Amino acid sequence: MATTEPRWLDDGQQKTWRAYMAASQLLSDHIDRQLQRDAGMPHTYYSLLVWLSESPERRMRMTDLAERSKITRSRLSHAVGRLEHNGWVRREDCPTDRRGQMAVLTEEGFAALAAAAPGHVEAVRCALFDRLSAEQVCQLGEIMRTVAEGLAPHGGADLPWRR
Amino acid sequence: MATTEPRWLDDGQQKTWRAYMAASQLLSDHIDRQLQRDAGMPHTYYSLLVWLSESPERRMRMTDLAERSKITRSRLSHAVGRLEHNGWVRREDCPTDRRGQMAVLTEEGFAALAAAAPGHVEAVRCALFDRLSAEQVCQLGEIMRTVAEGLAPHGGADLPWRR
DNA sequence: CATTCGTCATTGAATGTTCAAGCAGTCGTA
DNA sequence: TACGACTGCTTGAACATTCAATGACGAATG
Repeated sequence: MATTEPRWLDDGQQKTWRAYMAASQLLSDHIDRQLQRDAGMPHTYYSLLVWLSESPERRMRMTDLAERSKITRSRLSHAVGRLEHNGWVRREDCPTDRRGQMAVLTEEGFAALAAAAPGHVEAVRCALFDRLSAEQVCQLGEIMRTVAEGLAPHGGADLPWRR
Repeated sequence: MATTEPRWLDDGQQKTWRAYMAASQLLSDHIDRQLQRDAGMPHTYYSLLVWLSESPERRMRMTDLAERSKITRSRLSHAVGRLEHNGWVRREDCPTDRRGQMAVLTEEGFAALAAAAPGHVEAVRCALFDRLSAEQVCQLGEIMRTVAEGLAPHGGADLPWRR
């Protein structure tokens, strides 16, 4: 029996996919470089601080933080290890589950975030929002929400716009 | 003199940015995992093989390949080192510039690519194109082209849709 | 309560990426 | 030709990420 011919991408899809690959690579490099230079951390780490800063008491369970950030628990462990080393996050035992750990944003961490935020926002705006029409921003949001929901493990229940 | 207040993102931009971050993270993880599992290489490396396979004589100057792929020359050197180790790419001296190196796709490399392609396309399709309308695919393409052109170093002269 | 299974989080090794430094060759210019 | 500046590519070390294995605890079951 012959294996079925794969459904290749048509021309428009191909062009869109290549544009997406180029743009997402360029964008993440651009953002990472800006943050590394001005704040001494990669974008992933910056995002962790943002989530913590928006959470009640500036703390979150490791697993929750990993889910929100779309990263593995392992990666989060390493990352928090580094942030703890920097004095920006501290670990505390979870009061209700002795297996659990809370990641807590320190004052220094909050300060580092506050210092980094303006430059970061400016970079995002320059690279993305200043170049798109209001309509395109809507379209992009809709598209990305759809994609994220399709790939999210828990039916997307943990996605940011569902909070 | 007061530093000027940063122009924060408005609510719609904020939501779009978070959706973008979630989706791009999930998507690249998804694609990377699929390729790592089924083809033994990350997506970046797969893309290198694709570019080579589409190039005349299946070869490209290192710098050109780096520019097309939107990665640094350093990263490319390491990557090609690994691909060469796998027997998928070989290096040759450039005939016209003695500083230069050509990365050449081997038969084994072409075979590895051919074997990996169907599964990869299927993954991209499932994650992205099967979930978007034809109109959204156009919109996404337009948006991503705009972003890439804004961030490309050479005025975007090396972007895929400009070939 | 004892067993078993699942969850929370971490670890170390292997792999990939970045950054700054370095070597060799080319180009422009006097 | 000689010089200095620039380009092409590589290297090693520091850093980040993945993967599989592990220990500790919780929850369900008998």
